[in-house]
Amino acid sequence: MITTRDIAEHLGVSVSTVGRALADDPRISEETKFRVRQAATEMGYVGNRAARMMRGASSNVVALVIPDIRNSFYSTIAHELSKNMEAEGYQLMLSETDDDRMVELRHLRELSANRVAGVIIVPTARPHGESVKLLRALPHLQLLRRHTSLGSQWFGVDDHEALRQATAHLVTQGHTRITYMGGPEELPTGAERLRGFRSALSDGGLPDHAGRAELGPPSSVEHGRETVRRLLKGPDAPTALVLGSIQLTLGVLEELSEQDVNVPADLSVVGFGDEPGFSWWGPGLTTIGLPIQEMATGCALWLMRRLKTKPSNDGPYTSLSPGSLILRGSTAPPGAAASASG
Amino acid sequence: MITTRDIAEHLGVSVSTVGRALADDPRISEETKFRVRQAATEMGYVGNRAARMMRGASSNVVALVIPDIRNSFYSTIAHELSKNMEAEGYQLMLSETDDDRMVELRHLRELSANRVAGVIIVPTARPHGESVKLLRALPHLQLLRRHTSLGSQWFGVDDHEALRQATAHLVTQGHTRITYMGGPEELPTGAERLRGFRSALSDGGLPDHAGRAELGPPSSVEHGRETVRRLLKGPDAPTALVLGSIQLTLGVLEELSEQDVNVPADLSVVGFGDEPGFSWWGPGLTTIGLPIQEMATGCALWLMRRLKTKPSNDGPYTSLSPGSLILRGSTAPPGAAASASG
DNA sequence: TCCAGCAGTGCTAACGTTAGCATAAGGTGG
DNA sequence: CCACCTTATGCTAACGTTAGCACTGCTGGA
Repeated sequence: MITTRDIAEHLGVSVSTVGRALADDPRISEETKFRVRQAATEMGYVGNRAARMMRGASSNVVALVIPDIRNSFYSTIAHELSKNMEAEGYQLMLSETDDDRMVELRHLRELSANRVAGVIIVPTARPHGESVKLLRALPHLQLLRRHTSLGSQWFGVDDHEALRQATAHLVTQGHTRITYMGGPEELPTGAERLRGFRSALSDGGLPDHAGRAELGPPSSVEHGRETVRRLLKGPDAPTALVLGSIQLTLGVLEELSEQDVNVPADLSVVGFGDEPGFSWWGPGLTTIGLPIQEMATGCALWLMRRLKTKPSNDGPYTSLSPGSLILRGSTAPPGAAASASG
Repeated sequence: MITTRDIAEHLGVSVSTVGRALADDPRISEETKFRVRQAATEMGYVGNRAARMMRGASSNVVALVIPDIRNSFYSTIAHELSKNMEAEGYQLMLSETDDDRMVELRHLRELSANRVAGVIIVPTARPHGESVKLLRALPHLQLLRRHTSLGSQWFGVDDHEALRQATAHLVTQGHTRITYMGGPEELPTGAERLRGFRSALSDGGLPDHAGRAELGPPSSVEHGRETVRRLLKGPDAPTALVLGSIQLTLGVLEELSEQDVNVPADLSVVGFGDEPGFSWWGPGLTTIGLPIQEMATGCALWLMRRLKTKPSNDGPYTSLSPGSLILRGSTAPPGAAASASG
């Protein structure tokens, strides 16, 4: 690897001169700068950021710590971050936790050792104590899920309101046997969504047993399939389904398609997220749309500013984006005549 | 930030001792090791990889350079790589090029400056000369697209055979007006897929004008919609469509759903890739399935081995994975009676 | 004539870690 | 009692870059 020293020896100048010429220092003559730059290009010099960092410069790497990049929420976020950061000269490091706190810890250890400039994290349900320590030592912000003990900045969507709205829509249509399928209460998002579901039920004056909650692994398509299969076979099958995760929605849609369930006549469905296939599924899937892209952009901008300016610790910041119900054809009053047509 | 020196001073030993204790050097007594490790944990010491790299250690970062992480091919690849590399202690850097060679160049410059251990790249159509130079100086391999002037290892799928097979299926059913929609010929994958399409036509004894090719931006959903809209309106609309990219397929499916085109009676469609919604689209989408996951795993393993062992430059290696046609309901002989049913 | 000031460049130390060599203490055999 | 080995640790240099300070000529004013 070519170093500034190689260039210096080649030109018969000192390393300082080379360093300054490359940094466009005004004290260096234009002629020298020209010769240095030319030599650098010819010799294929590429600066060594590790050495720079030793001299106190910060790295230009920001890490994104998420459960699984295949989830379109997260790939959208990664894309949005990457795009915004590239413009500022930052690179994106990707760490997948698979919702395993030990994997999350291992990643945070590596990221800390690599002295990343900042971290954007969707924390696991209950992060390891060391993870919390490591995060506290870094500029970071939380995304979607909020682990309160971190006490740091958070960007997320209004999960409570989104599920309340979706459930209220079904209650208004007269459903009295509604099942919510979502992630575990341990996850901040899971807890919020469940609360939103429950509060819509009580707002609608429905008794407790009107709503059932099926909680489980939120990122398992297969779990969605199995659960809905079980629900349909059960004695008091629901007339409406509200979903609390993309993967569960995908599983449910696959299963309902295969079993040729009559939606919305026999079952109303409100999905989560808005994937490409949702619009052409059966009668069109009514679903909870979330402004993931806007949220990711906001969070990228926030972090970029935070990294460029000094600490500026003006207390924890919270940005809550509202969701919106996208109405299509998969919901109708219970027992309505089959309305599906060519 | 705590350094080995801080620990050394705290314990009244030398930095060498601390360094060796943390590296589990057999020359250090167990008692000292214990004290050092305890102090390190208490003081929250995190090793500085930048400093290590200065001493010749290689980084533990591998970069993935792709057009767009939102494309499920690439997010699958990223996931597979991340998973395999995490097990070996490597971290994944994500660089999106948006198929822009200048963005690609900027990323490669940054990656080189950061001294990444290796690069896995899906090159743009015509990489910049400097990009080629930078790549040559790094352990790297190409994925999906093969830029031959790099002369390096390549992992990909048999695009030619995949399209040949898909097109042959339509030819066998008697179609004589088939349109292929895909990426530009500049892209290695685009050229291969087009060749596959053409060779199926000539194998089937069809005249040149039987097949039409609509080439354009492969990652634009909107372009897919527009193109199919135009084709359907045209004077000699095709009776069958073969697609050469996921995004185009998504656009086409959306448009055909909205326009209520009768598939396969009025139009047969063979998609590209196998997204969740493809199975429940209309009569079920017949599509070209590609073993992306297996390919990504193979390429992760190859790079891991390459990084752990010495150069081992036993010539360029090529791994070609076959695709397979997934038959569903979206293809039928032209003009067949509508067979779609509840 | 001499010194101040300036432009342009060189020297050196420092960042945190590691590896080679040196050192110190304690034990063993001759 | 000394040479020698072993065990445990210390000292120092080096990695590539940058910043502070020092230096060398040269110009211009006193």
